[in-house]
Amino acid sequence: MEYNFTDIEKKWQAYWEENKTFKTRDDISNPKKFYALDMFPYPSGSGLHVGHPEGYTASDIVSRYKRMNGYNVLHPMGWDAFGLPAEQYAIQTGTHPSITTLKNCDTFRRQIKSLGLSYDWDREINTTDTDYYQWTQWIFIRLYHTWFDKEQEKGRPIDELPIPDEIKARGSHAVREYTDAKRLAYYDNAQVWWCKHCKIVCANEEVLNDGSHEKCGTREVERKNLKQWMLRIPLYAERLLTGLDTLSEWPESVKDMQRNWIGKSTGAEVDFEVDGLTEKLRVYTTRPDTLFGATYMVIAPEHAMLGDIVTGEQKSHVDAYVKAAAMKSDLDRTELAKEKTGVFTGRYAINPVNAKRIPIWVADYVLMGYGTGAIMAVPAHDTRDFEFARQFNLPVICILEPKTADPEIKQHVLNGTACWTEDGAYINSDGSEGLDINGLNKEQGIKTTTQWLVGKGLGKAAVNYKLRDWLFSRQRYWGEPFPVKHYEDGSIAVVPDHELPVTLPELEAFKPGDDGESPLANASDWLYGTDDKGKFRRETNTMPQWAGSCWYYLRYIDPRNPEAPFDKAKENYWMPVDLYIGGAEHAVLHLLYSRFWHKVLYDLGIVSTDEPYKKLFNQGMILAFAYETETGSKVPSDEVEEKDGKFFHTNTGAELNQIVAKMSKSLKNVVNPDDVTTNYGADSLRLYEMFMGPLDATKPWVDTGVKGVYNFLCRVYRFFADPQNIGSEPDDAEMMKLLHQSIRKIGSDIEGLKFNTAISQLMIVTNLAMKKGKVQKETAQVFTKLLSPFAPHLAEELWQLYGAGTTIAYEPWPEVDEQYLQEDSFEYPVSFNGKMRFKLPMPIAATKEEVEKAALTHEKALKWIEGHEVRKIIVVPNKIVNIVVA
RNA sequence: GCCCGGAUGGCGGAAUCGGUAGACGCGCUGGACUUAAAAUCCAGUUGACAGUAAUGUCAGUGCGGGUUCAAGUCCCGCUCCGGGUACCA
Repeated sequence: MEYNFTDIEKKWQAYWEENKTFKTRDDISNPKKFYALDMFPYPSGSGLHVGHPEGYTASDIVSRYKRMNGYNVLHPMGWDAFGLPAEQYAIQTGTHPSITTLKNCDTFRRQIKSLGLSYDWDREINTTDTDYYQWTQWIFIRLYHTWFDKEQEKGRPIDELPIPDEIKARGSHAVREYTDAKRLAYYDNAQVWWCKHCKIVCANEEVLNDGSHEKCGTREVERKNLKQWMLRIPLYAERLLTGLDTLSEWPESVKDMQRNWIGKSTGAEVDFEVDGLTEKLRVYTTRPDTLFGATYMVIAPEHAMLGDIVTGEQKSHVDAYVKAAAMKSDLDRTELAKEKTGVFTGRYAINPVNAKRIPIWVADYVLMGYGTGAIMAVPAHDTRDFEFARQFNLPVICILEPKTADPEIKQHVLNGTACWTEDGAYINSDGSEGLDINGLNKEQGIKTTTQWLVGKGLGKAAVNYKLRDWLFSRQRYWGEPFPVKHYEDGSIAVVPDHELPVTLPELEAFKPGDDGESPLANASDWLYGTDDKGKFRRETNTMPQWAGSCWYYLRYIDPRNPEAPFDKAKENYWMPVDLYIGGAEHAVLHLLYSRFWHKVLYDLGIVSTDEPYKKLFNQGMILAFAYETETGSKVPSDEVEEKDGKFFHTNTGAELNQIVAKMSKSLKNVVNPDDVTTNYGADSLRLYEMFMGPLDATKPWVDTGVKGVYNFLCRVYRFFADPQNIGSEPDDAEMMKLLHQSIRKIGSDIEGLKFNTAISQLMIVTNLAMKKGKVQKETAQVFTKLLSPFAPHLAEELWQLYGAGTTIAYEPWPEVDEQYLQEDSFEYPVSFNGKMRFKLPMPIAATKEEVEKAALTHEKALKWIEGHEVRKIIVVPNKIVNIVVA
């Protein structure tokens, strides 16, 4: 009766494949549908790591559970296969990325199939397939042909864009310029991050805080100006923000991160007169209430008005400063954050609330890309301005008496020697121009001042977002080509739908050009052509890896459709995704980009839901134990030995500390799922990954833990596969009660993605069954069903032993029979002053008074009552008794 | 700095609403089986103290306060760890 997992797992994987057990039918007549989606992987050369099966197993368990509950389940898998590593490999070895990709996908597919996941493999997709990416291009064309109507708060076809008469009057060129400026996708010069090492433009988010490139790790990243495709995602900022409020089944943390990323702020734009100029200087501030405390102004080095503002005697200083700032990357600017820099421009602005002259400075702590690129500085109530004022000895005027109990802090703030950004009551806040907010609090002050500014025509309420235009092109070969032609007259056109796909040409040289152009520039046959508009050159940029993953969940719905990205009726049936599981590293970018595309498609009537993912869940990272010396240097795991629970270096004998760290080759603590499958089986791997702890927790891999669940499966097999243990005698009340409790608990645990406790419940059932020595067949069958989402191979095997001729995958989930759960008595824990002292069995229907009396007269109660006064007795029916004694 | 999340036995972790802290698993200890070992099965396992023992007492969920009949759970103030973000006015 040995548990031969190798044979069992092979047998059932072959069965599922041959019988297409998990093929999904588009059975639109079944209103119960469930779309369970995993974040599809990038098939890297190193194969699957143990982090992948974690999320996949979780969604698989839910999928299997839903099938058994009568749901039509869509559970697909595919490959996010465009990307840098395959191209790097091609540059090094000459192997075409498509070959590498194919090979890696084969490895991933083999590994994933060996885990017994219930995917419908007929729906497998690959972002690098022409059949797939032609629809990525198709969506890009839709973005290009869409503008955002701010009044209706939605994207609309570009041919519905109203053109103002004065633009029309200026001719077709002006109309074209006007239109292009409204498109969601546009082509323009952009300052971009350029990695000299990879010869690639990187997105902002690919450049890490320390100035290194996320992909290659080098610090050879610099600024460069290049023609780029950009997407106007900020137009959807408000929709993306308010949409989050509707996503009640998303983790709050992810929503918070997206909110921070979008970075909405409300405030006011205020126009300042500039001494000696007619043009006004407009600033954005969230604190118009602090105008009385504005002691200077700052404009960004790139500000358009700087040339007019700077005066003769300051020109050389300012020019030098601007030049130096231009040389600096954003990174250098932030690296020097501690030391603020800036130069006086020589000119003054007039504060609109009190007509005071205040100096205008130029400093790079003000960014051109946000707000108006100019600020009014209120050092008393803004920490950055305070630092700057200290640096350059500018006046600090406190205009808000802090609401604090600390007299020392208060005095510092009033003296201008400390900064206060919280609430308080205004002082010194009345001026020659008629505004007086003295005594008000912050909220009232902001409101009153804004109203005053609006009334005087000096300003208006304004909203800003941190979210910037999305740089949407890469100078790379292995990505989706843009469906774009550049004509000799400099005009641009997207290709008509019937010319799709624009296929990626075969290439032999993959090296990017030094000047930043993509290797596609070498594909001369592909590059040039002529159509009815004349000679053209194709766009050589390709799309970033985000593109394919922005909409893949839609293609799974109808993956082989040659006519459209998907069939509308099918989309209407399957969307939204009911459960989306993946890593927290995609909390912002992938999910925000994908939501953005989805909203555009929704506005255009292409999809039926405003949001794509109903429930989102981030599985936690799986870490591993690692070892370090006293001084903190890491020791590879194969140089560590354990003695009596302590760890020692095999070479030096020094005692080491066990820590938890990311798996890495250098630490030699990488766990390969293939090894686990070979040694313990896929069911053990699945079970262990789910048993380790809560799905969303970061947790370390413990080898002996795998053995633990493996032992459990051995016990299950030894007991439940042995006909001697399976009888026809009815089981006793204890067994039946536990069984039905377990049906309830495991069901609700699966719904709540709490697989660790569900598995422990399966263990409890097994333990009791073994203790009883024998169970009736019906009980064994129920147990097998409960086990089947978690360890499907073993469950199928048992199911067959019990005489079924078919798969367990669509057997109905067992129902809870309340009759077995009913209790006639409850064992009260009796506490004295909150400490449990003894147990008191009472009938379930006993009244409070009866319980109270029984508790007080219990022989064990005497000991606690004697010599004390009983002050109070709390009886919570069928829960607890607490007796308070003095 | 700011925004999130976390801290429970030797270890991974349980504990819907505030109501018996430590489920389940690992490890360890003892026992059965065995010539022996492995495997398996059974029992014990938060710590301290007392007792031959069943058992009992006290302490106990990162630290310090508080609310409550009752706090791992709620409130206030910290410490440490993890994630995100960083001159966004």
